[in-house]
Amino acid sequence: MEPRPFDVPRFLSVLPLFNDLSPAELKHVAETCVLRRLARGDMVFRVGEPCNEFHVVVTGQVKLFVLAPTGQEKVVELIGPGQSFGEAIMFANRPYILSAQVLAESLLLSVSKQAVLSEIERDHRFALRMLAGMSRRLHGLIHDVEAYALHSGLQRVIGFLLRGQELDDCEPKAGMTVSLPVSKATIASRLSLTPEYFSRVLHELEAGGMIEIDRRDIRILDPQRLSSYQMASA
Amino acid sequence: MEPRPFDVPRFLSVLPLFNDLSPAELKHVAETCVLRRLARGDMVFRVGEPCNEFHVVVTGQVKLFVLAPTGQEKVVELIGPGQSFGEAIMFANRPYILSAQVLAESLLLSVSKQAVLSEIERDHRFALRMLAGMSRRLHGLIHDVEAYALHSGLQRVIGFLLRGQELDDCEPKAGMTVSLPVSKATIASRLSLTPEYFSRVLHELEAGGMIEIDRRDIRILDPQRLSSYQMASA
DNA sequence: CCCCCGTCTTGATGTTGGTCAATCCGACCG
DNA sequence: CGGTCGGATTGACCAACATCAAGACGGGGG
Repeated sequence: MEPRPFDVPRFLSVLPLFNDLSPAELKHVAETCVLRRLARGDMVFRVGEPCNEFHVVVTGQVKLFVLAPTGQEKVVELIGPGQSFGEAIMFANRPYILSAQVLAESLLLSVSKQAVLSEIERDHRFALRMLAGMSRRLHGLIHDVEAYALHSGLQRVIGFLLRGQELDDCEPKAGMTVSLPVSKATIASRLSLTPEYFSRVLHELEAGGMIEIDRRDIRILDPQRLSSYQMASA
Repeated sequence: MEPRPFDVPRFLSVLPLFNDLSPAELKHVAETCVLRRLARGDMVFRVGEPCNEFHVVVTGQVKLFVLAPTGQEKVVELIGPGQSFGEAIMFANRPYILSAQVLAESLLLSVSKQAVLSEIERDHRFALRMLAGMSRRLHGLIHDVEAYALHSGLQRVIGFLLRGQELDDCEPKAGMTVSLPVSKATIASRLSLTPEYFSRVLHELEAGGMIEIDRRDIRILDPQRLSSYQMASA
C-alpha cells in the first residue's frame, strides 16, 4: 500500500533471464509482478497449492523443502538473492511438489505465468533462456543425487565447503572463509545429514587443522589437504 | 546403409513432443534425425562428451548413470521405449554430465539440436512442450531426492513396486505383476541399494506373503498391506 | 547331459551415520 | 547482571545398510 521504493524493471534487467528485454517490455513484465516483503518463517507456498507464477529472491533467503508424514523435513535447495525458484513446477501445470519458506526477512518478486508465456510467444530466445535455466537446475539436482549415492557424509561436507553452495567464482584458496547463510541444522538437512552428525564432521575437520569454525563462519585453512582428504575417504 | 525399414515421421508423430506437427514439418525434423541400432553394452554417450542432440528410445532399454572414481556406479535413470533423454543437457550448452549405456539390443533415434532450435523458433508452443517435458523430468528427480533422504531402503523398494518405475496407468491392484526390465543389480543401483540388500528386502516381503518372486517377475499379492507396511516403517 | 558363467541369494561381520538425552554457549531482554 | 531460549555440541548407544565371501540357481552351448 506504500508507494514502491523499489525499481522493479531495473531489478529485472539485471537477471540473466530478462537482461536483454527492451525498457518497454521490462515495464510490461513488471506490471504483472507482485513484490512482497516476508518475515522469517513465512511460507511462500506449500505442497499441493496451484502454481501460477515463479519467484525471484531480491534480498533474503528461501528454503525449498519436502515434509515427511513423520514431520521430518528435507531441504532440497537454498535460494539466495538474485536466484529464482518455482519455474520448473510452473510449466508442468501441476500443484507445487515442495514448500518454500523464507529463512530471513526477505523481499520477493513473483512473476506471473501469463507474463512468461506471452514473453515466450513474443521472443523465442526467451524460451531458450528459460530452457537453459531449467537445464542448469536439473544439473544441480543430478549432482546432488550423485553426491547422495556415491559420497559419504564427510565427502559431502567437504564438497560443500570447497564449492560453496553454488558454483560461484570463488576459487578455493587458503584463508578464504565460507559464511553459512542459514542455521547449521538447515545446511545439514540440505546435505542429508542430521545436525548432530554434521557438527561432528565439522569438528573432526577442525581437529585435523583443515578448517576453523567461528560461529557461522568457517575459515578454510588447507584446501589442498581438504580435497585429498575427500578423495581418500572414498 | 540399408534402406530404412522404419517410418521415422510416423514414429515422431506418436511422441507427445511432436504430436501436432504437420506432415511436412515432421518430414523436415525426420531428415535431421539419425537412427541407430545398438547392441547390449554399447555406449550412447559418455560423461564429458559434447552434446548436440537428444535421444529417443524406439525399442530397448537405456540406463543413465554416473561413475565414481572408485568404479562404483549409480544408475540415475532407466529409459524405456517411447521415452527420451538428454534434452536437459542439450540446452545448457555443456558436455554430458552422465553416461548412457544400452542394456539390451535397442533402436535409438537421435534428434539434432539444430532441428529442435529451429522448431522452437517456428512455433513457440513447441518450446512450451519442451519446457513441460523438462519440468516433468525435474519432478522425477525431486521425487528421487525426497525418497533417498526421507525413505528407508525398504520403503523405496515398496514404492518402486507399487508405482512401477514411472507413473504409468497401472493401478496397484492385487495379482498384477511387475516385470523388471533389467537385472536386479541395476534396479538396486537405481534405488541406491546394494544388490545384496535389495535381494534381502525382496525376500523379506515374500516371506511376509505380500509378493511372490519368480525370476524377474514380481507378483503383487497384497498391495494394501504392502502400502501400510511402507507407512509403518517410517 | 553336463559344464560353465552370469545372476542371484545367503550368512557373518563391520561401519557409517542416526537417535536420544544431556549440557553448553551466545544472544537478547528485562 | 541473572534468566531464558534457540541453536550447537557432545556422549553413549543403536540400527540400517554395506562388505566380504561362499554358495545356489538356471540357462545356454558344447
